Amino acid sequence: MTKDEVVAALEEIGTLLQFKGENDFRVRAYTAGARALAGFDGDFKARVAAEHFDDIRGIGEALQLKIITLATTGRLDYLDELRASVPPGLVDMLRLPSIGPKKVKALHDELKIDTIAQLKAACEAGTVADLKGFGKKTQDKILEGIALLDSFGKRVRFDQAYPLGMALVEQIRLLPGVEMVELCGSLRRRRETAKDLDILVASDDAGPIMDAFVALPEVVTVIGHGPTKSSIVAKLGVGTDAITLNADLRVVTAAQFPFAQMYFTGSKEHNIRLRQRAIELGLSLNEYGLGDDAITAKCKTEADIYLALGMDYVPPELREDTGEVEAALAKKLPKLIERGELRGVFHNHTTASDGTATLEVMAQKCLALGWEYFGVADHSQSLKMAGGLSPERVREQWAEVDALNKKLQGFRILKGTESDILLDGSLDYDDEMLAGFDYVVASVHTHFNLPEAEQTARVCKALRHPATTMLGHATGRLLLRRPGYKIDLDEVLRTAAEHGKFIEINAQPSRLDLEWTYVKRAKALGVKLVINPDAHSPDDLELTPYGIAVARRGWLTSADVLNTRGLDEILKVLGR
DNA sequence: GCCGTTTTCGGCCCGACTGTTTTCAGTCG
Repeated sequence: MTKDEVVAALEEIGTLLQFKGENDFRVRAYTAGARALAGFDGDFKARVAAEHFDDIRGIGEALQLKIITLATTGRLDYLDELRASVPPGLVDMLRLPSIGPKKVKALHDELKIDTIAQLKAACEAGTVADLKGFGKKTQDKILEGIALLDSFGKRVRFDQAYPLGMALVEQIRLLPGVEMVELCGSLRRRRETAKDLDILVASDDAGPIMDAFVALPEVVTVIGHGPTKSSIVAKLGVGTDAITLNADLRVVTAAQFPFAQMYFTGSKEHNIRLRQRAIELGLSLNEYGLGDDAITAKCKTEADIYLALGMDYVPPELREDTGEVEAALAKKLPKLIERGELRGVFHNHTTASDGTATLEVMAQKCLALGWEYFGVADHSQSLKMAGGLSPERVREQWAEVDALNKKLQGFRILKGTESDILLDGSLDYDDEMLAGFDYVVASVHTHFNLPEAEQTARVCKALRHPATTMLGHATGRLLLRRPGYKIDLDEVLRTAAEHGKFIEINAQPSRLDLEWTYVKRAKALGVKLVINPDAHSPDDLELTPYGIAVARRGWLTSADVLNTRGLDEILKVLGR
């Protein structure tokens, strides 16, 4: 099993144990262990071979053994037995809002309900309302939840969730009595996808704000409406998609705001570590303050709170409990790359292949963005569907580039290609033509279903080719739509390190591939990354902030990213 | 099941809200 599959298996054990009436702390140990393993940025295969995981916080002897068994044999008796003893429909029911493991267990034990379909029938018959601990309202809520199952409770891409969140925030900002408002939660941490929206307001009069919030035009359903916290389901058209998300609003005082901001930004795991740190210092931390009133009053910003805990400020993107707490205590957090530090991009398309704009229009857009170079990397000859360039058309494009470069003073178009990695791992032009490019982005576009070992060998072979500069979209995943192809990324990253090749962070919000956990791993191995928009239009050139967010989540500084370099240095690196 | 500058047992982050209760359990984040 891959690391991700082992993580999923541990999570599943945690979920299944809840139905067994198992001790909550034991359940949490599995969830926490899964999370710890997910955040582990070392060489998983080497650890499996060495049978050593229990140095990772949250993983002890028992989980270590289960991880090794899962990784080496692909299965685990303990998990199989759990699966056999819990009807699969029970796990499905957890997706319903306000339904948790205890209620599911009660439904199963008392009414023999094993599936959502049976639950729906029982609610309609009215038998659920008679159950101890349930009632008419709970029964109605379950029915409503079942009706909304298809559109609600699913994760949404960042670029789709953010506009919905900001639409709500901008309306709240205009309400009387609102001193501050911020979108917190996973969106503030810049996770690739979001499950809900967390909006925080500072005000002395929460009531009217609550009332206005649950009446906003985007509201589909009101889930909760309390004095300082309300929950809704909100819906907004974003592009051609209708985006539906749960949104929570919390109102605190201005003095509480930084504490609440920290709390609602999360992650939950990061918060737990901060609270434990506070306890070590003899203090207690919650969303309203730290220790006594005097200490609380001194903290005007999140940075002040971290300082009071003896830590450096931790940027939201790093708050995942993957080592940032230790680094902040040791004052060893990296200075993360910022938006605006990019000085050009390498992976872009024009009308020559499947782009919508000409070379000149794309270059002018880069110039307008303040960049020093534009790398054109149209598709290569074998990708006929996307208008891949024959050798003759490559030479025509080179002539066009030369002409434009004479015209565009102080700016440079770089001659690149997005060469397909062919089935046997070779590149898509002969060596003579490859040598004529300023750089080569090598990418997989075909044969996604190869076995992992073959896919890995194929990509590593392409990386070893002397003409290859960088690897494009490393796994080919499409967020929430298509998993990446099976590949041993550790091996790919090691090969890149060994041969001095760059790995792309694809800034398309539907890709964001290389995933941030592997970005961190790449950095640890000494691999440099490149943030590319994979632009097919001038507007796409403005997608780079999504890639910057991934880079920041992967702990990258500007020195870790190739395209923070100016043109002169780039030409040196490329040997031109 | 994990963990340890009160360490091998006895804790484990903590508060808001809802619905079903009559003082609180379950869910959620």
